[in-house]
Amino acid sequence: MNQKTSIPKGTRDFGPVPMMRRNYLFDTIRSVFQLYGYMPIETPAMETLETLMGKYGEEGDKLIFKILNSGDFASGIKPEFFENLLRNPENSGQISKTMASQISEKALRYDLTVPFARFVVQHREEITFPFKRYQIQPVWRADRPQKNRYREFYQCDVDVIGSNSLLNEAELIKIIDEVFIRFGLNIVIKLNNRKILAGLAEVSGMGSNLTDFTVALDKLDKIGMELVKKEWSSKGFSNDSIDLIIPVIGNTGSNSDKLDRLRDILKNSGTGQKGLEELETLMKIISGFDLKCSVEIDLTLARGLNYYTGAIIEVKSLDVQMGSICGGGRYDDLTGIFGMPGVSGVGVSFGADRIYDVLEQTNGFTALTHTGTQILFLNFGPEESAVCMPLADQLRSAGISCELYPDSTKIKKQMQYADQNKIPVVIMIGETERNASQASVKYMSSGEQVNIAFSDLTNAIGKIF
RNA sequence: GUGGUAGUAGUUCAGUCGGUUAGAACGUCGGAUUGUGGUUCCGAAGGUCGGGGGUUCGAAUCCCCUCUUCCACCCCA
Repeated sequence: MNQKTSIPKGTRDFGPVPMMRRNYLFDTIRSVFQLYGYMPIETPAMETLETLMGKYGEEGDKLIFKILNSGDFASGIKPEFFENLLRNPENSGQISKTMASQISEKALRYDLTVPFARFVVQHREEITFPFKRYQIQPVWRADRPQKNRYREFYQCDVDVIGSNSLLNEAELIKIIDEVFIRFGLNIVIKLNNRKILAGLAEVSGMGSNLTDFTVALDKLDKIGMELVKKEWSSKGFSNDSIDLIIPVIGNTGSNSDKLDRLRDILKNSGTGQKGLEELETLMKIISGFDLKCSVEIDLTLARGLNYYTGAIIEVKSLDVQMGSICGGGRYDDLTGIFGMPGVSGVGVSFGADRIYDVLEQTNGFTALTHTGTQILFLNFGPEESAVCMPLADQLRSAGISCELYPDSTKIKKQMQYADQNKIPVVIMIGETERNASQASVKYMSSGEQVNIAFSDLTNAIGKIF
């Protein structure tokens, strides 16, 4: 009888309470973005397959949700695929990959950055640079879900594109500080610079393989120095070169200690020096800011995304043990892949779901007042409801949200409805009240009940809220 | 993609060595109380025991396959 219902793996329903909290979260973030002059954009849930493919590396391509072509998609498959598959079943992975492009030409967006790059290139004639935009939309990844990781989740991206100034990085740091002040959360902003990492790899002879270098380095926090060394060794880096940089990347000492050590080791690397210079300048700019949060240079900060070319930014919660809750950086040539080279951008992305979890664990939602119905009119029948409706309209005009119970069922049931929906005030207008032109007003928390003349109702109720 | 864990009512879970009609709590609905919520009492509904196959006189229980969940890895927000 009851059909078994479910939603796809890694997706979620949000009930009224979580939604109120999520809206608060998005509204807060959005209002800070707007305060700094960023403009909203939205892009479609789906992009053409070629826009997305190849932008996230081999692994990323596999995690893109592809949309099957409408209609008779099978007719697009060439016969040799079936023959090939029968002949080489062990090759099915490769065959599927090639076949995908014939039966699918669009896919769900994987992040907001690549669609943004596409947007900028496509609308370059209409955009005035530097272009400051924010975008709060869901993205989809065909990853295997696990704790705090979903197949559908929201990103809140804020970027400025078409400006090389480090003031942009500084402004983003300001925005991060402001957002988390509004949430009442304690955070630390961690900074690094991709050019410094490149410089370190260069002077230790690992320059040719920056990706492997940084992927391992990024795990330092998690797996420890010994395992990082081991991973480097397995990728072919020499012990000598490893030992050379170990003392520098260790997260000991103050920010200026770290900068001093870098100045020394990077003196023979042009790229490294450039990065160091950027980081020093940025630190100098933000030293003039009145930030609540601390800013810490973390040379192990690498972040997976390979398109970062300058600053790398990451935010960690100090209240709750959790991965990063916000992160980003500068990318010098993101639009280059769409044929518009030389446009630099910098941006960060707030992880809404993780911030939600942090706020939940720190009781950060308790300040959120109940924004549902404030007043419930009980329904005693058609004649009484007819009296209630204009009164309800008067209250609404005064900005008080109220509703009339739709059915004239038992009062007990209507009271239960008020109780369970946490409606603080119930107004009863039955035959007696109607004849006396007085409403019985009941305060649910105390149980207290008073009579108020219809003519005084809006005024009297207005004083409560 | 790899490894582990689990799957029984809407939810959280019992269910003995394979043995009669699969239970509880909470929730839902109804009643006690025809105009008064939270507490209490009574009652009811709700199950293809994730699905398929196998072993057996007999399977929620044992075996195989599959799906799903959660956790960890890879990667990432």
